[in-house]
Amino acid sequence: MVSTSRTRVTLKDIAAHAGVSRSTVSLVMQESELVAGATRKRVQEAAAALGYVYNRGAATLRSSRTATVGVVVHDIANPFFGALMAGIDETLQAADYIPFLASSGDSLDRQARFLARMREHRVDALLLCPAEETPASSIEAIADWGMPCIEVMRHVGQSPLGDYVGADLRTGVINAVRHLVTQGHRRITLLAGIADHSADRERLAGYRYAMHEAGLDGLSSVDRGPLTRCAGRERTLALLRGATAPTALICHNDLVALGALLALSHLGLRAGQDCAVVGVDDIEEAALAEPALSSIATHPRAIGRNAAELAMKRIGHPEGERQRIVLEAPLVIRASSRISSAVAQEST
Amino acid sequence: MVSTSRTRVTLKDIAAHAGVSRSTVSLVMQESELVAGATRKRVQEAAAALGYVYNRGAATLRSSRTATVGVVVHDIANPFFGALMAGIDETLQAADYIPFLASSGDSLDRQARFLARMREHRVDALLLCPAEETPASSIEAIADWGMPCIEVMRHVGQSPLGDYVGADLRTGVINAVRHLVTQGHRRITLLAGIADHSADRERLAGYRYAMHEAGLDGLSSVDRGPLTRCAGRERTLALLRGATAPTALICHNDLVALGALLALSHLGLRAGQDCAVVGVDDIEEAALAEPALSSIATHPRAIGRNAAELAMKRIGHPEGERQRIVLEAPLVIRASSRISSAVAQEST
DNA sequence: GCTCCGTTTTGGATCGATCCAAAAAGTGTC
DNA sequence: GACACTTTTTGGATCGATCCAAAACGGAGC
Repeated sequence: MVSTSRTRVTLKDIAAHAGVSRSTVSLVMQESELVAGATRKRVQEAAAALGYVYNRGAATLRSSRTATVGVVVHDIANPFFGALMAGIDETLQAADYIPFLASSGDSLDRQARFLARMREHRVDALLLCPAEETPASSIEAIADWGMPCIEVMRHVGQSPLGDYVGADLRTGVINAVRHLVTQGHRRITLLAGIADHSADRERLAGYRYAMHEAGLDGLSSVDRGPLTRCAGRERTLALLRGATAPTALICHNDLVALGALLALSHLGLRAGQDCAVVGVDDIEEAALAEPALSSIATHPRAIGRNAAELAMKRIGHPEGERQRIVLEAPLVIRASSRISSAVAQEST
Repeated sequence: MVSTSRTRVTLKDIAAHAGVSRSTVSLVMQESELVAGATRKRVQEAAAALGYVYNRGAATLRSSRTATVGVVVHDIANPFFGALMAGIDETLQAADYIPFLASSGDSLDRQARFLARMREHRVDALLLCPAEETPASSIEAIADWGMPCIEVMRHVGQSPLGDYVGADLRTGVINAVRHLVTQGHRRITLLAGIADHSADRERLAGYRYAMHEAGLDGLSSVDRGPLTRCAGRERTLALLRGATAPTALICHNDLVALGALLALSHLGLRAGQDCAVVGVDDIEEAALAEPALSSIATHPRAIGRNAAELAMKRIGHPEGERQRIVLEAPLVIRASSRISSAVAQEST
């Protein structure tokens, strides 16, 4: 039963109704162990009877915990970040936290505005996929504010300054190169992005390491360009028409790789047979592409979960040691990188 | 220059520094026209000098405006909702509002918990894609709380109770049927979802209307099942192996339609030539599928923008007349539904 | 110099919770 | 029944802004 009174119900009203003090009601609302069972029950019933709504704003003013976090991604329309966000949301819901969300569109200005707003709202932590070109000073400033910040997927600077959760793309790419070399490939091109950020550098480092390991330094070739599906198609067409066409492609992400598959089919070539293609992310679409796309699985949902869990931990222990969680990014081999695609078994 | 003092800067500190009263500083923070230009400038400089951070929690306590809204979607990992959210975010950023986000996973319980939290946080408005089976009473309850609520894409009950923004799927499906009939199809099957919600009913209504119009009532056939890509593939295989196989499919969304394309290619059939396929949503992938997929374009980003704009308007005029914004959902015809796919021009 | 009137500025009360030190109630012992 | 000790409960101060009615200011007109 809910009160129909127009004036708002406060702790004071509940206190009067239950015959206790405001302080006691407050303790009940905070689920404190201090208050006796019978009293707790009486207060809860009074709250329900009056249709009480907890006022988090008022609580925040005094206690400075908000049970909210801020999440910044580059583009929530990108399925990768959708999945990441789903993982974050999942963990936060379990912990009774609520996320503010902003898409930065990789714009420093929008990112800065959102961060300022988060500070005004006094979020308990930030989960940040830093926009390109974010200076280290921004991350330091956030730390100065006393606000825990978890960098996700990308980090600024050569190595993460504070907490970080990402995928081991370096090892992933190394495995991809080794796999391709085993299949007899030597001309392996990396289709990278234009921007120079940590996630990009990691792929590159893995690529160079593995090519060197295989004695293929001389054949290393990195193609830089935009990272959309269309761009993937165009870039692949250009590469294959070149004088020294590659026989295998490692693409920055699955969208680019799917574009590459389109290019191959356009040229009447068969992916896997005529030119191997490996993507990154292992989005849902990869397994269902024709032919099925090999991909380095980054498990965005798991990364989101881990990042949110780390945030919860950091809120509890602000001064604890910083953590760097790097999740495995296993290579999922499918038809697009197998010479004998007749053997259609999937390896993980 | 930023103060290094450990204690937080408040309006009182700024007032002292600028030689005015708290009230005046408050007015400056609210960008009020009342305060004289020179004073405003002095206050702003003082605020900057002291490194002031506006405390929205405190402001909310008194004024009950929060500059936040709550957004509920079913599954943020679904690219459709990602795009929707991107549209919402875009509009909100322009208006200096910030969204809380939750994925309900179509669970009434999770939805209810999130809504309760939003009430505690006193968001200024809600953008809600109601979970399946949401009772009308929930929407009414939100209205009772005095919280503006915009239903997005789906609405509870036979027609929207309050503000609503969606796509005109009924007309979209009618156009699809007419298009298919023009191409000579008669056995046109609708691949629908299992749940009975407004967006589903609209598709069905359009389908029945158009089939009747074409004198094909007797051939109407609605297949109900899950809405994933895999399910789309399996359902299509089952249909085509049936005694009276359809020659055209209208799929609940593009994921199902892409599954249908996989099924056709698996059977060695050519989409467009042997069996026409039309999807709904026109996601990015549709245009790049092989063959390119015809689709009813729902423009999620535009819907998101409109919904957020309506929310902003409703916050300003809570008692204004309720609006129902239904955006056009034009049929985009591509190769997957054209008999003569040689003529590869795209119509919008 | 004084009144009138529009523009600026102000102090005190207020929003609704939490914090804290101290009071009250309850338990067990001798 | 007094004592020490633990478990519960309490009132007042407090967080940092906004609201509002009233005061101060400043220029025009007489």
